[in-house]
Amino acid sequence: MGDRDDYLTSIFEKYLHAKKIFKNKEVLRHSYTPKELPHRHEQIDELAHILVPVLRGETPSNVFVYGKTGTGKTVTVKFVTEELKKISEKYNIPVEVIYINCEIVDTHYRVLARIVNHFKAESGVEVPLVGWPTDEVYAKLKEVIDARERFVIIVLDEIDKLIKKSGDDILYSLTRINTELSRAKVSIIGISNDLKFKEYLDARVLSSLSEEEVVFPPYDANQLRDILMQRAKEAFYEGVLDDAVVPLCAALAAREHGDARRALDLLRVAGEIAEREGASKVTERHVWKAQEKIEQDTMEEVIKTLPLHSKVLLYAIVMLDENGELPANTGDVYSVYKSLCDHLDVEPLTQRRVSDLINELDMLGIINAKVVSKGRYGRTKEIRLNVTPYMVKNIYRHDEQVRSLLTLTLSKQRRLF
DNA sequence: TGTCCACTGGAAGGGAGGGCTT
DNA sequence: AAGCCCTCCCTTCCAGTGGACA
Repeated sequence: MGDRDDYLTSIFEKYLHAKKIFKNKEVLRHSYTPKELPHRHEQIDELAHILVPVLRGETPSNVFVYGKTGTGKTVTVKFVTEELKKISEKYNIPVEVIYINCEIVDTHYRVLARIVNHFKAESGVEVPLVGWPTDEVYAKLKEVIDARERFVIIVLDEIDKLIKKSGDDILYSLTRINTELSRAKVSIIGISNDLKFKEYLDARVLSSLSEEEVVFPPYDANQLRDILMQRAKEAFYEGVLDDAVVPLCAALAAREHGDARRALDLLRVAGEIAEREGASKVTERHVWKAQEKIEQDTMEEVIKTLPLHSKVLLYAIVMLDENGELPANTGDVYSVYKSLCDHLDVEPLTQRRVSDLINELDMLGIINAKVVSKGRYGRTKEIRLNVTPYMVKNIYRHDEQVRSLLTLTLSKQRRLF
């Protein structure tokens, strides 16, 4: 018994006595709203300026907020609306803020239902997840909102997702709702990271939604550094962060279109790696490791969710790579692909289609495909693998659909043809 | 200089699946 | 339930092409 106990004690003690790195990891999560938002004063001011009519009892304009991912749109809007709620209480003006993430709540019906249910405590009305006719939910919504005098601010985050999926009629009804209400006033804040989606909108909806626009430019490396510094102070114990760590995270994230989310991820993962190693300090080396891990994780996720034929195609390239036959051209890859399909008992796609799939894999960064002319020997793509065969195989090992490919070798496949 | 390879990538259209209306 | 439209994935067809080679 003693041996086992010793063992258990030691594995836990190793962690118990390891120096603690994180004081409060929550601070580094995307969902965390800090008390201060560095380098967003301008946007905060603009939003405050747009919303201030509320305090004078006037309806504020609708706002359209856009900027790339990780530029602080959501966090800033949440921050400003929260401040507005606080201050309006002081002035005794009732304000309701309803935040809806349209990536999750992604249909006309669900958005309306969500708004109605926001008031269920006071109205006693609850709309079920499915079942009611949409126009009935809309009627209920008007009734519930209009129950008393107040301002209702509806924040539609990732609004482009909603429009792409369900069209813009919901915006049409929401932007016109004020004409049908007698007591309450509604304003909409739409948040999007895709500027192009405005093209899909009906002109009337667009003009009404973007009465005001607030733009969030990407952060540069210096700004990211400030953001990280502020969070790092709360997230880590004093002295655990090497001086170079924050600037490096900032620089790496700045390279990726100034994404603060990425910067925070880097810092958090670097900390986690250091913690697991039992290191007493987070160093530059941990950041590089974190960068690698994040990149690998996203790549694995991409490969995991590839459609079947792309997976088979990728495996054809992996096999060629292991046989030292890369770069290969489209024809070579296609014939291996066909034999793999045969093995899986799947109808192969045409070469034309596979050519497009090759381009898709290239765009995803899984492979490199370059069009080259080999003169007398035609024009084709030169295809190279951009990930390790080991990684692909590891993923496929847990994939029912393609697992059986792992047992194959190129020479055996070739003999079959 | 022209030929010709091994494709590329555009165009058109088929058909399955989903959502909406009737 | 039926009809319709739209989108996505795919096939078929084909004109076009950069450059090694005769």
